[in-house]
Amino acid sequence: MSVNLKQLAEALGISQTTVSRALNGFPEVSEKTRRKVLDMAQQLNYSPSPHAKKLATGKSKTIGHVVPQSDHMMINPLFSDFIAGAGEAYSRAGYDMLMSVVDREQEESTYYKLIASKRVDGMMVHAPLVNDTRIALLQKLDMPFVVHGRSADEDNSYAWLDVNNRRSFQRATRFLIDLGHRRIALLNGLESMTFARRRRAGYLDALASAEIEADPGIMFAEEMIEPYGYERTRQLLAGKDRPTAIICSSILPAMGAVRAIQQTGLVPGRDISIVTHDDVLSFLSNSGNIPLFTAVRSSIKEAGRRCAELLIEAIEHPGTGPRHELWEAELVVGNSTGPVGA
Amino acid sequence: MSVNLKQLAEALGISQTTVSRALNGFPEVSEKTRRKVLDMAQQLNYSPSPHAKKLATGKSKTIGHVVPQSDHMMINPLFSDFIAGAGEAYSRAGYDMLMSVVDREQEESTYYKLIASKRVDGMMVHAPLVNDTRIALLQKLDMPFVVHGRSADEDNSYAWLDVNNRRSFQRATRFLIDLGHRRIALLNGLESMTFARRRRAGYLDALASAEIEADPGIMFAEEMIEPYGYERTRQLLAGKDRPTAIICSSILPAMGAVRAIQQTGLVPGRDISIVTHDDVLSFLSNSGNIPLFTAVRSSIKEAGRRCAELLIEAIEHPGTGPRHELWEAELVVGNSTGPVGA
DNA sequence: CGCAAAATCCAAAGCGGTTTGAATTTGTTG
DNA sequence: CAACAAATTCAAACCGCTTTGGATTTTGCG
Repeated sequence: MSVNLKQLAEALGISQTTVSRALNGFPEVSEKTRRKVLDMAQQLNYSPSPHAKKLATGKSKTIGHVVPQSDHMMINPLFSDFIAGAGEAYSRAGYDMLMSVVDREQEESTYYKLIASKRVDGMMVHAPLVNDTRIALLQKLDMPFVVHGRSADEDNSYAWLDVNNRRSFQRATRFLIDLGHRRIALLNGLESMTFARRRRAGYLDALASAEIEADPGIMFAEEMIEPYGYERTRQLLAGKDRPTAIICSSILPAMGAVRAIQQTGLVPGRDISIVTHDDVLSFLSNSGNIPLFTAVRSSIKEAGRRCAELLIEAIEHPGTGPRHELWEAELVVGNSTGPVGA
Repeated sequence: MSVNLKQLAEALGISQTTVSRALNGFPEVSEKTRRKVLDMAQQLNYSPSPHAKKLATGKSKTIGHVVPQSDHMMINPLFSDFIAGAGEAYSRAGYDMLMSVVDREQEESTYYKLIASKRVDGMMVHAPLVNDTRIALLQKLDMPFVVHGRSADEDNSYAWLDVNNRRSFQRATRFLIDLGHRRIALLNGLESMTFARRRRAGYLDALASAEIEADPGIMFAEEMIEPYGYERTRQLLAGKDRPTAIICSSILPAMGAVRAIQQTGLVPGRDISIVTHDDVLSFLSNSGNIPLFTAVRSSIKEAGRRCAELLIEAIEHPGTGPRHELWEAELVVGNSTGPVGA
């Protein structure tokens, strides 16, 4: 059904060396020979054994993703979209994606093993923490990697792609302030994640520049799931001095917030405004002519694709220093916001 | 930092053969020798090269998942939970997960290539179609695989794990009928998927046994995303002879339905009942003492874990015919249902 | 035509394991 | 204690590809 290199060489009456070189585009083989080799390879349905190739070259043409099990489920919905984007880029470039689901405690040792055993040529790092040990490890092991997000602001010693979370939350908050809101609640993600810290900073920036004092009583930082939005919003609505607007870190809690608001008989966008960050999750789609939510929007799938491209670039052309991309989120106005007290 | 087999053997003054056998638990090596080998291996931090091993054995200790890009986004949110479950089982058993994201058209050729190149020892098949060519291909190539779902009812020639979708929708519908509902809409998933067909059959079973005539005008089959639930519910509410209950194929359209209902000023569970299938998606969590939705519930993450176990079993102990598991979904009563006209 | 340089091509040695078939040790018996 | 079987161990071949260093052919040019 299928032949190996040796058989191909024999069929051609040529050495394996030359055949191998012809197939891999080396210059020291004549065009005539190359044509013959290519034709015969096609005819005999030759395809090289990846295992043998990996063993011989030490390259694996594989990218590793390690995703932590259990806590931080919050990654999941984002995760599938990111994977879809990255996976497509990998396929296009002829790379495989190796995914490892492990407990948090085994996370680092998994990185180590994947690299030591040469199973991967590069790693994708998700959701960096404030002081992320994975990054240090990867740098020490000299393994190409790209971080989706950033760890510390100042550190440009590695490749990353991030959304300008500070700016986008600053703009979102500013937008609400411009509509007259002055009491704005924050439903942030877990602040061990760097992006969540930046979002809070952006929120505080906007408040400060409008000379509004931040109230820790209406600022939360939890996992970005639907019930979080629901519970906290109920709580906010029940309290005295209720906020007139809420800014959410993800569309999931935003949906929870809407649920709570509607349950109270209020109307989102009229009685209370909501702005959310929107990762453009393919299964929740906040689009249409007038989208449900006013949002700062940046596609996580696109981010996945671009991260993959950057990583492959880094693998295949090392030496060109680490690349960085800071994306600006787009502010789209939907039905969930309106002037205060309208 | 790390040694290979040859160096290990030299350090021990023993042949590679014996070392290899000692490490792999062959019986023809004395316990004394084995101990020495194991100790030295530990000491020298030996770990075998997976590439070399794969080349020599032809086994890859890798499971392939191919996920189609673009259409059927509906797979995504389920997908991440399934992966989490399966991935954990793989890790535990020492298997790698290889994920390939490709266009629908390249799906089959991807299966073929993964198998021909021996990159995988087994494949996981998602979302079987009514007449699924992947199954035929895998059988022809004699590759172990497990299907999450089933294709045709009668066909037990391959391993699968499925939820008894027919029964669960029959029960869900019956539950509504028992509450007095007689006009029940169906928001099904795409009926090219076999599970969706079975759900419809269950729905029709229940209607028939209550002598209610099915109305195609209130039965839909689309991708299970939030906006689908919203749009169709709006449409249903706007029409004449509006249904008193809706049964949904996923919690996403169910959320859309709630949104539409609340927007009309109605109250879910009082004015209109909703039952949904609940895959127990980790980021949407329909739990709590009294869950939001009345649902037939079956964890997709657990399914992923179990599918992985079945697959590994099939790989490591071939010959024992294909296994099948048919899971019964659990009916949990939440706040989204009530007697008709209450 | 002669000869160095350039262009091709090749045999063989890895890469790091597993496994076959034979050799060596050890153990058991008569 | 010799003789033979069982238990261990080993040298070498093999998995399928890349790559080094050298051999062979072609080409260019005086």
